[in-house]
Amino acid sequence: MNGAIGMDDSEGGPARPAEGRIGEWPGDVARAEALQQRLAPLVREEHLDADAVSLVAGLDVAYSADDDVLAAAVVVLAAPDWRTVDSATVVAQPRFPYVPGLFAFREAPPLLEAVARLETAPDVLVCDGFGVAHPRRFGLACHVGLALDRPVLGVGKTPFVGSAQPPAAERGSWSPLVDGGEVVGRCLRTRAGVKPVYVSVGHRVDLPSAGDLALRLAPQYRLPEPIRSADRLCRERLAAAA
DNA sequence: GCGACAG
DNA sequence: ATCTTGTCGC
Repeated sequence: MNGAIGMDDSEGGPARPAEGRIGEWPGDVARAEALQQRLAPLVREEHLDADAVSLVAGLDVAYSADDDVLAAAVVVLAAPDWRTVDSATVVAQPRFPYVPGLFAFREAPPLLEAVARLETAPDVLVCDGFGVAHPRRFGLACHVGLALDRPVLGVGKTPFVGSAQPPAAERGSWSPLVDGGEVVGRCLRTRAGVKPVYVSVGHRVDLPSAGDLALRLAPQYRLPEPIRSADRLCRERLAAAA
């Protein structure tokens, strides 16, 4: 691995300008991090009535064992029973290796392409990963949120940054996820006695709204239904591609 | 300096 | 993320 990690067209040709469009690889790690720092202040937190939401999209990506192929999936579910009403998938090659903190540069491009193929516009999108619970306060859910200018939240299975007290055992209890003295997310128990999930703001939603919606989206299982559906679909799509 | 580190 | 079966419990 070298400075221009994983870049195919960085050998030989003239250096590409680092224009910084969301969804494009900025050229190297330093530029990618600088882009996140520059975009982080653009994240907006707005109240969203979780009970009024009717169309929610879940986003996820699956990889082949050798990391040569990926399948991105978006599934749109409708309230109140979260039935699938639309979906789209994209099969592609990973353009960048997994680097903690730069996860979005790997997953956002194929996910955004899949979203573009939907016929149904969701009210909110849920990413498998984090939003502002990120070293530079700009995780995958923020990348997707700013790119689409839509409400987006992130739900992760393990904490990335910060720490939280274990929430009480009953479903619905939560504790703040704190990093560097800042509340960057919510540690939320979606199932009694089961390991909690970590919810954070992506864009155009505030943390209480994101927490409420995440809980409403997970009436039965630990993970929100949109993420479960997207996870299932991208695995199926990957298997079909291979 | 060392370890940890979303998926 | 992915490699992987059965098993215990509600």
